[in-house]
Amino acid sequence: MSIEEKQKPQRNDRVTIRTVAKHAGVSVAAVSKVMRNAYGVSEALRARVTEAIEALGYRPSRAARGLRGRSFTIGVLLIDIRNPFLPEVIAGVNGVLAPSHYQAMIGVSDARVQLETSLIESMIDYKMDGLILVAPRLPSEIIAKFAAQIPIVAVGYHDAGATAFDTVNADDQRGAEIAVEALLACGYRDIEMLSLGEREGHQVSVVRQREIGFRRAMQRAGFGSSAPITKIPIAPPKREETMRKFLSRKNRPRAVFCWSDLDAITLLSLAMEMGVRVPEDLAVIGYDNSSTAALGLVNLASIDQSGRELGQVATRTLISRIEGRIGAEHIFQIPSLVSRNSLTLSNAPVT
Amino acid sequence: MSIEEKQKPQRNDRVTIRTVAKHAGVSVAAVSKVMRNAYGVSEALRARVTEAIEALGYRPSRAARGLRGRSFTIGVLLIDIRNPFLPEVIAGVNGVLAPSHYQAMIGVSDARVQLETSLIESMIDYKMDGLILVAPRLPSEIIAKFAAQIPIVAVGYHDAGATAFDTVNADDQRGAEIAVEALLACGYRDIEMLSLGEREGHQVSVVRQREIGFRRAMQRAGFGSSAPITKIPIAPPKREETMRKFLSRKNRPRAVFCWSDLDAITLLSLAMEMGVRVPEDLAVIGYDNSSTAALGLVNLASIDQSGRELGQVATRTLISRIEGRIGAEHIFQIPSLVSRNSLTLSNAPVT
DNA sequence: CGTTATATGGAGAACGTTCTACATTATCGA
DNA sequence: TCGATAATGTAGAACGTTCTCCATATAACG
Repeated sequence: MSIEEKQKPQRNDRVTIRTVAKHAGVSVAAVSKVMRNAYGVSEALRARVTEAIEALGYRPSRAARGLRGRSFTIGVLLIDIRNPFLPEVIAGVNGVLAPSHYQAMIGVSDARVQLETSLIESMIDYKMDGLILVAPRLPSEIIAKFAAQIPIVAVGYHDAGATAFDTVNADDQRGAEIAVEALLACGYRDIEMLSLGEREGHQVSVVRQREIGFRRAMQRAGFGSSAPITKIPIAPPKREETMRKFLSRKNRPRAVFCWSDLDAITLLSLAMEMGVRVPEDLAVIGYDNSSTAALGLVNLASIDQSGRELGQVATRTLISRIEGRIGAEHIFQIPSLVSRNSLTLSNAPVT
Repeated sequence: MSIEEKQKPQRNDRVTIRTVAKHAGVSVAAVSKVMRNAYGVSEALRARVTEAIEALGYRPSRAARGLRGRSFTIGVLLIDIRNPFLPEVIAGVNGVLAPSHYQAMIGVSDARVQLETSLIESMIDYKMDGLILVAPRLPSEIIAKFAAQIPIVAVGYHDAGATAFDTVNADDQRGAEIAVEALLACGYRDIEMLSLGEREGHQVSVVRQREIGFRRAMQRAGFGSSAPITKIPIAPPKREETMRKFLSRKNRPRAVFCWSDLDAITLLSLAMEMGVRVPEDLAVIGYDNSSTAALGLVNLASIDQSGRELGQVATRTLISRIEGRIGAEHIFQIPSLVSRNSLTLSNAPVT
């Protein structure tokens, strides 16, 4: 009635926690407590608030949440979106997250360290609750520095010595050994590995681990400690060229282990073009067991490391860390062999 | 010296806008202005602030930004991460965004409407500046409802009548026509289309558009208005089964147009297994010109719609809308034919 | 009954920005 | 020299949560 009939403009129609509180006839704090199901809430209160939330269709603002507390979002950083192995990891992450109140937001770094850094920083600035880095390029110390600000799990990053963050990996050394053992079991002796170009990937990358496994298995089989490895550049023009050179080499090996299906499949294609028969002239085994490898047209034997499972495990590990675990965990999974025609025509189970 | 020697705990080492302001000896508002390069900043001030930002390594909190104003983030919603066409779109988006101060955050809906909705809501709740929806499943009215809250550009969603949001598409009708014309030019007359199962995709989806284009081109060529279309279910067990049935049909057509490379490639694989020669017994043309199609091993003719370009255009359109444009834009791109061996062995340029 | 423990709800200060409204100073005609 | 206009900088109120204290009510215990 008095002059202060302000009647706040209220032109903003957004339903906030205050609207809910008013509607339920309780305090803002009470609503917040119910949302986070924190301690000190009676059944009656919870019911009233829940009903109000329902009735108003209230959704908490993630931005505001992030400013003060948790945002219930976890960030996933992908090095590359083209490699068909990575989507599998995402599927695993989403699968675990679906029933929870967490959500995944994905950033793609396109293998550029610059972008990778700024994406991680952004995710921290969003106050995300945790990060899953898939095959990051950053050196361990940098990741550790970030890990001081946000829980981090690295996937496909072999650094079992890390204390600041967790790692989840397929045992890439073992995977390479399994590949070599499969080739040996088929009777091949003259074996070479096709790996990734020098400049790509550091010591902790999966590629280097597979090289180590390859060399160890070869040595164990009595071929000395420096079994031959050919490096394939990643850039398109040089890439095919190097493969063609490999295929037309006089002393081309009888069997080849490729660090990834992506390369193995291109190799298969070039081999066909150049009249090199697989597996009669050259046996090929890849890595990742991608869906393309399974195509009848391709029929590429491969090491399966279940990206989906990796994603699931990484997510669970991250959540446990978010919820308070301290002390780093380093988890390994054992990959398995999927035998197909590129290994041997009989395609009989190996080993 | 007095009792109020509070000396604020200051255990928080985060560099905020306040830290910068203090360091530069200016107000908080001044720093904010420089950050957003708003009106009313002298060169001297800008220099001082910029220097302080540099020196302190200051990064604005995205969470706080989102709470008050713009967050300089745009959300991208992918229906599926497995389809190799979609990563191309992302690449396009990232390419345009890289030099700007915007960043992309990606959500994957796995083709589930439920998840798609909640992901969009999350992005709104994050106060993202705009959304790019790639091949969304949601009906137009729902998208329009969301568009009232945030600028939206839909890619791969044919709704030129939408007034609330923009659309960016390849002309899928025209693409299908081009495919049919290519098959006709090779002399094939008995042509069928392999499309996506009934339940997937609404009228505005790319699939249905391609069906329309297919039928129109066939009609134009004098084959009546109801050229045959076989629907392939999306789920793995039924999917292959239906394709096998198609391949072993008595009245199998001489040529087939597949709505996507993904299906076309599986078809190629099954054909090989079943001894159906391509293109001698069956010519195949796909859609998307995915990298797999280009493999020598696969050699699938395909319609190229440049996902990268789609992503670029969508991003530019979104930004222009964020920056104030009103009134919907509906952009079309013309796809092109990439001829390969699955079309004809001679592989001569068609038309 | 008095005392202490426990459960429940609320007040209100953060969190780190943006942005409106205002204060001050410089510039410019006339 | 005076006013008007433009340019530059600042104070301080949002924004929508979370979360630490507090206040009260109830239960438990001797």
